Amino acid sequence: MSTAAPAASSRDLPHPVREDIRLEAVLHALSDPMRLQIVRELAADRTELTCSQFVLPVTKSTSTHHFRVLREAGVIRQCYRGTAKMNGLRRDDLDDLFPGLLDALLAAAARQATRLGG
Amino acid sequence: MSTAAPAASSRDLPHPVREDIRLEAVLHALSDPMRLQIVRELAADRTELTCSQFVLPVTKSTSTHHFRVLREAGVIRQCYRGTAKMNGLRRDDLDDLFPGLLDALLAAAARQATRLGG
DNA sequence: GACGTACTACGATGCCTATCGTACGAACTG
DNA sequence: CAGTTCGTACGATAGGCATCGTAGTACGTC
Repeated sequence: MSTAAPAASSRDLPHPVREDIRLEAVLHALSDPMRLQIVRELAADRTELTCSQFVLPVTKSTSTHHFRVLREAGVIRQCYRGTAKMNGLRRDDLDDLFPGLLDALLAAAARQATRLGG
Repeated sequence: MSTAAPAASSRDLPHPVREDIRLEAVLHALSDPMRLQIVRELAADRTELTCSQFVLPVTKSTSTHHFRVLREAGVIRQCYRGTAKMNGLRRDDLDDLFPGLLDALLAAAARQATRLGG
């Protein structure tokens, strides 16, 4: 915390608090290939990424939609920095609520990608 | 008729082979509260259960639908035994494809149930 | 064969959602 | 301020899906 009026931007986005994150919502969010891919890239980079850094085979409108689904499910955290919108995994909250789940999911996704991709 | 029947029953149901089980499909199947509950009960019992042993707040038609979704995603295995339809978790296949995932999911579901229910 | 049980198939319905296109807003750079 | 970049809002569309009710099939039993 201590982000005392971070001045980064005026606009801020609604996130569920940790206690309101529901497992079903998380699973639903990750059941879409596009969103699973987003989360995999976020986890791989371990840093915040802007929306435009993702190359997705959909229009910007659809992209916005997917990022919002992930945010409202509590999977990612979003905030503005200038014109860019930064995206970060809510690793701390997810690990606290569901220990080991995120890692198992990422490992499963990686395994499947390896198996199918080569 | 005559086709070397496996004795258990003549009718058999289409299941995806292990290699065709997709993570997204599994997550989608488990993102429904009703289906997550079914899987939790199956995991708790560690034995095969008939469809009618589950008490779900939906009609039988809807129940059939949910069991089929789970089967087609590769989460459960179904077979007939007389008039009853037996349901079993595909633990072996899931553990082989996605090590640790099923346990992490069940643990997460149990944790959430404890947190919300008690 | 007649009956009861267990589950299915099919059609209907209403909601959710992934996708797009266009028009707009917010911030940075001249 | 003008222009550019980045992302949003809104409406439309098409498909998916959770639910139900009714009618039907497969199996065991009498």
